[in-house]
Parts: sequence; C-alpha cells; structure tokens
Amino acid sequence: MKALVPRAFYLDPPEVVARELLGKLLVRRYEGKRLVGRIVEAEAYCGIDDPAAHAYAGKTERNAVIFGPPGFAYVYFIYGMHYCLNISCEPKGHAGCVLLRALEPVEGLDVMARNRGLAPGSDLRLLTSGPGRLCQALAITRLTHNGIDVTSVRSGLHVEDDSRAAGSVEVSRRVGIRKAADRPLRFALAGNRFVSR
DNA sequence: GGAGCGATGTCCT
DNA sequence: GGACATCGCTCCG
Repeated sequence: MKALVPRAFYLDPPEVVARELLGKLLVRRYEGKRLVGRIVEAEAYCGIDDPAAHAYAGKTERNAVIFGPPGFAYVYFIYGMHYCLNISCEPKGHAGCVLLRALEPVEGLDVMARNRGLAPGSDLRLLTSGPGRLCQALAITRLTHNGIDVTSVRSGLHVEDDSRAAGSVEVSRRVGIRKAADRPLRFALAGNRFVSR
C-alpha cells in the first residue's frame, strides 16, 4: 500500500531522515504521467554546525528554504549547468536538509530518458544515478520546484512509502565536498547498482 | 575503467 | 575573482 510521507517524518535530524528516506519513492507528476524513482542514496547536511552545508554561512535569500519548516524542496544550481534537490528537515528555524543523490528508476523510464537526452535502451544507471542526473530526468529546476511542499500531492513532487523493506544501509563520506569531508553522512542501499560512482 | 579537465551560472568574499 | 553538494568527454592503458 502506498502512503504519502507526512511532514512529521522530516522533523528528525538530517542524518536520521537521510537514512530513513532510503527505499522510499520520489514521485514527480509530469505532463500527465508519473515519473517515479526509488531513493537509493542520500546525504545529510547539518545546518549551521556543518561547514559543508549551504546553511553554514547563515540564512540568505538563496538558502532560505532550509531554515523554514520541514518537508520543503530546496533546489539550487551548481557548476553552471546542474540542479540538485534537497528536502528540508528539522523544525522551522533549524537548517538541516537531505540531498537526494541517486534513484532507482521505477516508472516513466521513457520520459526520463528523453529528459536526459538518452536513446531508449541506454544504460539505466545514466538516468538517475547522481544528483544532477535525477533532477534532469525528473525535470526539476530551481524555478519550478524551489520552495515547494513535498508533503502535498498537489505540488507535483512528493515522497511515497510503499512499505517495501529497504535492506541494509551503507554509510560513507559525502561526495564532492572539501570541508568536513570526513564526516560519515552519506547513506546508500548496500549493493544497489543505481548508487552513484 | 580510471584520471584529467572543460563547461558554465550564481553566490559570496 | 574564486569556489562550487556535477557531468560527460577525452585520452591512456
């Protein structure tokens, strides 16, 4: 049975939410279709206590969403060409968030391939294995999705729990950062072929 | 299959 | 002006 993940789920600290998001479904409503991926990799960013987090330098116009209430999308633009999707967690005023790094494609694979500019039948790992890739596959941009409520089905982007057992979780260091790189805040489903790198 | 590197916008010092 | 929570292409084995 599929259930919408409620706002209370995101009240916990980011390292808890990141781990518990594994195995859940990210659902994007797009052109009348459902684009669905199972979350297989996520990283925690721990607000103003975490030198690697966007929130570390304090609240700005860009990162305001992560200082707001839990369960909202923080989408930012990086390296001049990629978007990354985070979900805010912890109560309003606390700046934790979780970066979604990889999905296992479940539904709408043909549309994902088109959005990624890939021929049908290409390696499925190219669809959504990586934070920039999954945003492109699901047509998620800052303009369309930053600040939207992922606990509302009407947002066109939400998280579902289909009660499938997630399996064992592998913990490692976060990818692509320089500051606080030694902290074990990356969580992935062990052995899943859609985990990035 | 792995290391090296260029692309390219936005934010912050 | 530099850094950046990335990706895909080249070149080399």
